[in-house]
Amino acid sequence: MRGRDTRAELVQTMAGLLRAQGYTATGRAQLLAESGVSNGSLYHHFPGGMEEVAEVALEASGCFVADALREALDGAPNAGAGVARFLDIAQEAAIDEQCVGCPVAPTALESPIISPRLRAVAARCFDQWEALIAARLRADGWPEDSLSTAASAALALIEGALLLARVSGQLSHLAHAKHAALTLLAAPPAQDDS
Amino acid sequence: MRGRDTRAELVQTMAGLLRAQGYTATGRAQLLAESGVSNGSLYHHFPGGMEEVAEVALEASGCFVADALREALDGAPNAGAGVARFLDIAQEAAIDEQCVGCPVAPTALESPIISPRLRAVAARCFDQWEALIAARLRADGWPEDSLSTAASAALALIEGALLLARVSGQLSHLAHAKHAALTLLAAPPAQDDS
DNA sequence: CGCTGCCTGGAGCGATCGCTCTAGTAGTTT
DNA sequence: AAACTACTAGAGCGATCGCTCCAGGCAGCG
Repeated sequence: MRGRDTRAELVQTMAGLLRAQGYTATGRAQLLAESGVSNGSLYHHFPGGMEEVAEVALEASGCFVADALREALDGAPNAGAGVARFLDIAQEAAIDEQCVGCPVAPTALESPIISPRLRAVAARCFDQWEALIAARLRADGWPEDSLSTAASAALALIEGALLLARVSGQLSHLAHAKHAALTLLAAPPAQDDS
Repeated sequence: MRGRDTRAELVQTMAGLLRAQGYTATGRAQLLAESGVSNGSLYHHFPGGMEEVAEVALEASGCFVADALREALDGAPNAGAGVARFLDIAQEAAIDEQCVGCPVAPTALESPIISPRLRAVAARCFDQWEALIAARLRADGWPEDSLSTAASAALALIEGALLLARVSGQLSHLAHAKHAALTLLAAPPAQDDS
C-alpha cells in the first residue's frame, strides 16, 4: 500500500473509530492496527499526529452526511419528507453496518475541552447540515425569519434520535423522530407578512 | 475530610467531569486533583476503580436531571409547556455555570464500545426521562398508542438541542427547540378511538 | 490509656500513551 | 545505472495511564 491509499485508509479507519467511540478513546495503536498502516506512515502523512487525522476524518464524515442529507432533501416533496427520508436512510445503514449514530456527535461532545480545533470542525458540520435544511425550507416557501428556528429544531431532532437509538439500541427512536419531523415541517407557519 | 464527604466529593467531581468531557477523557489524576481526594481514598470507597465512580456519578446526574424535568412538567399547564420550561431552566443553568449540555450524553455516546455497564446506566437515564414525559402526556389526555412516539421525539429534541448548543456555543438552539416542543406537544393528535 | 478498625496519603508497579528518529525500500528521473 | 524523492517499518523515548500495596493518622470504645 502506497501513497494516497495509505492516507485514505487512515482517514477512513479514523472516521469509523470516531463514530464508534469518539476521539480520546481512540488510541494510536488501535488506529494503526485496524488500518494496517505503520507508525512511520502515520506521521509522514499527518505531521500533526492523531489530532490532525481526527480533524480530516471528521471533516470527511461531515461531507458524507451532508451529501446524504442533500440527496434526501432533493428527492422529497418538502423538507419534512426529506428529513424523514434521511432518517430512513440512517436506519437502513444502521441495520447494514451494525452501527448506529451520528459520526460527528461523539467527538463533538468531548471536543470543547479536549481540542478547540476538533470542536470547530464539528461546529462547521452541524452548521452546514442546518443550512441544507434551511435552504429546503426556503424553497418550500417558509418565511425567512422562521428558517433558522425550524432548521435548528429539525437537526436537533435528528441528532437526538440518533443519540437515543445508539444508547438504547432501539431503532424505533428514529421512526418516532421521523413522525415528529413530518408534523413539525409539514407546512409553513401562518405568514406574518408585514 | 472523612467518610461520606470524601465519597460524595468524588461523585460530584466525577459528574462534572463526565459532563464536560466524557468518560475516557477523564483521567484518574484529574479526578483526584479536582476533588482534592487522595488515591488511597478513591480505591477504598470505589474498589471498582474509575468505572465504578463513573457509574455512580452518571446515576446521580440522571436523578438530578429527572428531578428538574419532573418539576418542570408538574408546574406547567401541559407537557409541551413543561418541556419548554425545562429548556429554559437548562439555558439559565448554562449561563450561570458556563457549561452547557446534558451531563449524560458525552459518556453515553462513547459507552457502547468502552463500557457496557456505563451504557446500561445511560440507557436507564434516558428511559426514565422519556417515561416522565410520557406520563405527563397521558395526563394531558394523549391516546395511549401515541405516548412513546411523542415522548421519544420530545426527548430527542431536548438532547439534540443541548448537543448543538454545546458544540456551537449558541444557546439559541435551546430556544428553537423550545418553540418546536410547544408546537409538537401542543395538543393531542386526532383521537383514533376504536 | 490502649486497642481496634475505618480511612487517608503516597510510593511504586507494569502497561500503554503519543511521538521522534533512523535505516531501508520502492518508484521516478536523468 | 546512478541519483533522488516518496514512502514505510519499527525500535525506542519520556510521560502518563489505572491500579496495588502498605504505613500512619484519627475516631470510638473498653
